[in-house]
Amino acid sequence: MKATIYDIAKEAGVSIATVSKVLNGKGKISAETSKAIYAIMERLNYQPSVIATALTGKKTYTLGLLIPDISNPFFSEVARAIEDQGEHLGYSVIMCSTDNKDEKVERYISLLQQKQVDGIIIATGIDNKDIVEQLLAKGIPVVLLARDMPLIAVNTVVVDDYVGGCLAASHLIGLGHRKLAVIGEKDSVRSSRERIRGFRQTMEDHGIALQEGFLKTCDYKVADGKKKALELLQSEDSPSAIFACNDMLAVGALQAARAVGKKVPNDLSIVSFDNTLLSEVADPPLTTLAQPIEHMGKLVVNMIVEELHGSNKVKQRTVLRPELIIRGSTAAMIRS
Amino acid sequence: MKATIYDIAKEAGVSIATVSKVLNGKGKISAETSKAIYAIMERLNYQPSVIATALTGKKTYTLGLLIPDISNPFFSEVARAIEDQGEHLGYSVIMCSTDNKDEKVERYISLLQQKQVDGIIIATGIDNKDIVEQLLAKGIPVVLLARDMPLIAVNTVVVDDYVGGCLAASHLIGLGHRKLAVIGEKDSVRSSRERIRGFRQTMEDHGIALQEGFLKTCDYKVADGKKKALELLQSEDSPSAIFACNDMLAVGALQAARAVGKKVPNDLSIVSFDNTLLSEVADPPLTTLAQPIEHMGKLVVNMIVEELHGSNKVKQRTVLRPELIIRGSTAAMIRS
DNA sequence: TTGAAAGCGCTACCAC
DNA sequence: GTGGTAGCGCTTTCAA
Repeated sequence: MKATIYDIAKEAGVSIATVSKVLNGKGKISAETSKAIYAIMERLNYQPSVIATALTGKKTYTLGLLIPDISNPFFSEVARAIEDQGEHLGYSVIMCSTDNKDEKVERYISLLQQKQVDGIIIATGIDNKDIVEQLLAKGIPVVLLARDMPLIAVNTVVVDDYVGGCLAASHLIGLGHRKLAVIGEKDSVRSSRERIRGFRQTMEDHGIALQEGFLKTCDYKVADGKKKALELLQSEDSPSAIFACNDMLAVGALQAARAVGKKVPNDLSIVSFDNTLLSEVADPPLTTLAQPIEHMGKLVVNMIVEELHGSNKVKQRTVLRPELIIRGSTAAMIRS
Repeated sequence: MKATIYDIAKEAGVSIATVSKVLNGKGKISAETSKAIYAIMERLNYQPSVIATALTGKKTYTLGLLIPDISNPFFSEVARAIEDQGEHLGYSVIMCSTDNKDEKVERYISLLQQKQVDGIIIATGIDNKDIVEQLLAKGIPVVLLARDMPLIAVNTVVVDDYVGGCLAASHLIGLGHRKLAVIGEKDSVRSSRERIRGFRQTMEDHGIALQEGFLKTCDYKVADGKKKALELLQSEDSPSAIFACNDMLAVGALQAARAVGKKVPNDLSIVSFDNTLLSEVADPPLTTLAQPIEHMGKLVVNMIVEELHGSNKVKQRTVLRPELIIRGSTAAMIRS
């Protein structure tokens, strides 16, 4: 069987209390005892049981990560960033793909509580704010990532979606485009809504109105984007540029353009959002608003860990600025 | 505080033993007591502590998943499949991205043991077989996924890489190609090696030799594939078809072709392996050997759970057949 | 059908 | 400096 603290104690001829102390660097222990105990632990290949430690009211060193779908590139990149920082600070992470279904969210949250995770990172859409509030009420550290609920006092890390939308519009307008269309996620997705709001506002600031019918919303997958882009491109009065609210939708738009024989970027410019692997891999590579994914991951686990340590009492909302990465999917409007 | 078994017992006027029994459906408990206790648990919103249960020598209902990198589409899709089946059977999964570094593998494995996970799914490259053998020796259920170590008695789920390579070659040869090149992962990656072996064998069966210099190996990323493909395409005697051992490499090859002005599939055919999101999203979409990812995920967690239950004593190695999905990256050789 | 009590491996408080 | 011991929340004999 695995060695326990008793085995170590017996072997060293001391009490388990002493072993526990050297293990945690607490109390006063003579250097010799300490050294001897370490040696024995090494020899017996002793590994303290996180389970037992946790039961004693301490931490499990485990975090829960709620995301819509780990197989979606944006979220798998986010997950990687979180995992890395978690590992760095000694935490492991349990992944929970919710498909944005409140029912799955609730199931997973209940599970995570039973497992006594030290904190929960929520990067999934949640319709029911009560879910988060209940967690908070129970004193379970929660951080929202890439989603926010301004009315709730909870730590949050988001990218400035509104500004992202503005930047997308500025870029396109700067290139001479006037007939701009938008493909976003359905209206319930706040981030998408904000991106669109920024986009539209900037258009208006330039005296351009977002045409009736040039705003399409749908689910977040490639196929959805393709379908909506097709609608846009097949109408007789079609846009010269499209702002797609994420990389998957943009790839869909790319496919649609190809399907109707339009060249990107010459016949059609596309601006995307996220800067996942997809935007590099697409042909042409996508001009996109980069979310600082790694930084977001770091921040979010730092926040949750600080909350665990009792520091950082005041709730904060960190807004990161997206950065426009210009690649090959946008070009100056050719005067006709 | 959270309700414990004591709270329930007190409230119901019974002992904790009784509560424990109804909780686990063990022993004989009168229907009434049982019903009453359920009611109270409901009312107090009682959730048994997995931690405490685990300490009593039971299971943690947690699995460890070792993969090279969760942000790699193939593995994020695998992870999703595993998560789903895990959830279905009541297990959560801790993700561990190892970057194929034995050092990280060891760190994670040690961590998983401290957390007393019920089993470990290994889908990452491991140079040191001892690591797996030690796990096995400790009686920790292990299943290998997409990697194998034939010499070790361990449950394994793999795709038939050799056959995949054969199918790729047959397809290309059937299209009239004779000058075939291969881009694979470095030789230490067994799956890639097997794919190449199958490919080469099939070529030879058709009386074609794999030309000197037409076999390139590298890391697994897009940039690596592009670089090697460029070398291939820029030599004066360049191949008419490339077999890339995974989707990322294939995308790299696609980029290289574009860079040198070759049209895929007319000037160059590309066959890929994996059938991840990338192969659908690429332009043209990739002809690829599909790994039955969902099925693999299901199988692998079923295997580990069966092992936990003590059934399934005999070790097995399940080999799944990859399926050729023909998309737009391959075309018949144009006679010149 | 139910309950008392002995652990599971570890921490923390209080003595010595 | 070191050790005794009471839990943490739950499972599991063994008795009643």
